[in-house]
Amino acid sequence: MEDNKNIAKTYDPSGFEDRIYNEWCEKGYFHATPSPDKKPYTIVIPPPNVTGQLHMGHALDETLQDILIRYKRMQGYCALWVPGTDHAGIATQIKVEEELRVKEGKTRYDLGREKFLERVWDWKNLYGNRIINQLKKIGSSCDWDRERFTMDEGCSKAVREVFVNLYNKGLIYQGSRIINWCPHCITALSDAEVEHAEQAGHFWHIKYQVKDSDEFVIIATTRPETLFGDTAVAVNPEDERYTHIVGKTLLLPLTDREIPVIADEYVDKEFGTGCVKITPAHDPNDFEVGMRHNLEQIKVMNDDATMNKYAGKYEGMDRYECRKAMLADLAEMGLLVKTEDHSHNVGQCYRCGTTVEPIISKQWFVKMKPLAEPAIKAVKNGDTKFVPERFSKTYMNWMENVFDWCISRQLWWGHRIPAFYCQDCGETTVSKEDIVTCPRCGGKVKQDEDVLDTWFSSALWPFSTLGWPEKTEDLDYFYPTSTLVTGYDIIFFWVSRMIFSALEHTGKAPFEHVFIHGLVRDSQGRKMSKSLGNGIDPLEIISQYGADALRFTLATGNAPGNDMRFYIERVEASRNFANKIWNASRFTLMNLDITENKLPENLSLEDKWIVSKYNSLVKEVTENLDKFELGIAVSKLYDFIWDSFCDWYIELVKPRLFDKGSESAISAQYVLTYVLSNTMKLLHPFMPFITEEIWQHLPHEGESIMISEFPKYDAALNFPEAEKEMELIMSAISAVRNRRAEMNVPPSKKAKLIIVTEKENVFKGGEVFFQKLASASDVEIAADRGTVPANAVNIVVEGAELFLPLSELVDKDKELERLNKEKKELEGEIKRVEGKLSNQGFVAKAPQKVVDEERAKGEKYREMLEKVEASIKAMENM
RNA sequence: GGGAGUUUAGCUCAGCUGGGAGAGCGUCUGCCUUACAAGCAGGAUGUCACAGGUUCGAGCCCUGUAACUCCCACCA
Repeated sequence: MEDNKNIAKTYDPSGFEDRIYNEWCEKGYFHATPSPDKKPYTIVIPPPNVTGQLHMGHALDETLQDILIRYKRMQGYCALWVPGTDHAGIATQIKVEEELRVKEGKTRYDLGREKFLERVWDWKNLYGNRIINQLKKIGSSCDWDRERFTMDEGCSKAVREVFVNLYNKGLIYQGSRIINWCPHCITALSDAEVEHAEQAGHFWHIKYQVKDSDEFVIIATTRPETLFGDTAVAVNPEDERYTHIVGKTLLLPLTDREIPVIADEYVDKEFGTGCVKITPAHDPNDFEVGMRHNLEQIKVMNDDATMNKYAGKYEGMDRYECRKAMLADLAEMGLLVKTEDHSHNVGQCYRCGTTVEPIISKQWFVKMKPLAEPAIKAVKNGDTKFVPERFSKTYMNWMENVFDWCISRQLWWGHRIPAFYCQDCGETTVSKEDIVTCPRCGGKVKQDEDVLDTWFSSALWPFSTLGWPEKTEDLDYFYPTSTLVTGYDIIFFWVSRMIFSALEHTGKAPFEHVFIHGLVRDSQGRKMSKSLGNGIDPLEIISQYGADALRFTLATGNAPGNDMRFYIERVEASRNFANKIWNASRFTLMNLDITENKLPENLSLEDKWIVSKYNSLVKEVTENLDKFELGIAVSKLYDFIWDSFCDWYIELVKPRLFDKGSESAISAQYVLTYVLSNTMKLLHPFMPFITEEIWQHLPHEGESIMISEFPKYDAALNFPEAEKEMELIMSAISAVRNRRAEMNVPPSKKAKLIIVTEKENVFKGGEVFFQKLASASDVEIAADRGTVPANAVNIVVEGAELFLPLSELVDKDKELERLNKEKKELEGEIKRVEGKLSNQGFVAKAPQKVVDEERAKGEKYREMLEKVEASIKAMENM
């Protein structure tokens, strides 16, 4: 280490953050080795997608995790933070396809599956590494030796194991059902991957003629183009308007098909015309109705949402083009009777925003009911606890109403579905290992072309990363994990699926706590997004202000689960705080002759005060970290460091320190060192770099602050009397400063200060502070007012009366005005206290402590009032 | 149609199990005081959304109202 006393004048994080991070890495502090005499504390990272780079939301997520991990590590836990990235099926594939299109004008089909996947792996290597480096910049203390990827060998093995197990239990099945289809991504989507948005649309009323009759029924639809897939019109069986036509046949317009009128409870008599066209292949409800009535399912669109042959002359048109054209035709034929405005919810692909098409399709599904049940129980009985608690409601709500999960995707990037179809006998074989021949007939097999939903593999993350399905030492020691830190936006996607997967495959809930945070928004409260261009790059902030400032900003002023606004002024404030710490440390180091870090034998009043305050801080920080109240913990640290330590303690001990070589100077150095270095430990989880840098310069034991012991509350360091006394002195000093400011006494002007008090000991102890901090050149402690000059300015504080003989500055009328104002205020206070105390209910029912406090206050105010009244009298007699 | 959240100083937000309203930024005044002007000292600013209720006592608990936000939901 360089010369201890010579650290830079201004905080410059770029000078040491990278160096320190590399040292930690090289020393292997991030690596966790299972140890029987330590308790494990495990976090698995929510793996960022390898689609691009980290945004502010990641920065928040990683910061919170790192705070917890560092805290637990310092507390002596075997703390493991498993890092990794997610292959992010659709998202990544879209990116690579986009790049391919822009750079080479090709599609994935031009390359073919194999070549295309090579490109995606190149992409993954490039961006995966970039993300890892960004994580490091933030200071994340992940165990890099255990870095994982959702498509690496181990995870792939886990995926296969799970798929086969679930299939064998009948919990994975293949079926033709209505799924959400994205015509742009050309793949099925799960319900969770569809976002609903209110859209202005229309309600078209179309006439269907009753066969062999002049009668018509009018159906109302928002999707006229699905008409070609209609296989019935349904009415409510109770609807008397239509009873007579149930069972009759209708002529389906624009086609030569005939469809029946059926009666089904599903139809709401009050809504629309009470007649519903039934299109089993394009609507989930109609699908159900179709099943009940044994209706044909006619799919009228291709995978890209163009119309197929069933649309007759409209074949080949896009669905919306077709809609326009057919409506025009219907209008011409007089079959379009009404067009109403109608706004309704439309599903959109969460990746590309394209309106999804509900469509019947053969896909793989996970049967959810049997899996959801234990997952509900695990949260109900507290095996997994959400923080804040309210999010368990969100979770329950979803879990209790969950539908089967569509897990197949018509993509290339992902885990290939391990199902093999025999070309000869048609047998489907699901297998952990790849097979080439049919186990039944020996014929040639072909693997399913589709891949699994990304979330299928992320659902296994807490245990697949620890070695499952192998029975590894890691799995045994670190699993179940301790805390999952993530945003509320992926509770359904991810958290819930990890919970039921873990319970099913490991028999244990995957984590004890789910610590939920909110979204990082821009300064106007909008979501940060590419399209708005309002995103702020965390790396940009780090290079400008340092990782510590960014982390501090993200950890401060935010309650769990709430969104936060991010703006640069907050980062500046954090940087200023870092600078404050830097300079307080610089000051301490400049005045240091000692080489040991311990408390001195004899503590002065202010020493006891700061040590006692520090001790309470330890308690508060620890308690709040244990409650996941990171924002509160860090603000306590801020207040202590800035207000107590810098603004008061350092100022108070300056006279001692400047008395070079004295015993008092040395003991002050010990206290400064002790309090500062331990405070750095408390702050280390939040601001790892600056705290390490400072701790290294201060006298210390051990190699690094990050593996030092987190401070513990120590009852022996509690000095309540000293705190009380210091508070009297501090408020007296503030009062003097205040009076001087009001009277416009130049700061350079020293004055005499006479303190009249019965508590001579207290104020005598603070005499030197009064001299220095209250700009007094001479302080006299007196037992009575005998020595006070007639026209001195008087200040009444608790326990004393202070006089400033600044006769030349005194304006008698003004002074009287001020004194009368004070008198009035005190009378008000006394009235309030007496009101309370004369209330029988209060005295009888309030806790004794509260009542005593009120009594004490009353006494204090009465005492002060007496003094103020005396001063008024004295002033008037002048 | 369900569910959740928010409403506190000009702005952004804290306020733990009910016991005299807080921070940062901004603003005003005075200071380049030998750690820090990214600073120091001092000041101003609040019917804690509204209305009831419980309580000796409510920003906090209960009921209702309003505004905003978000999530979930198969009304064609």
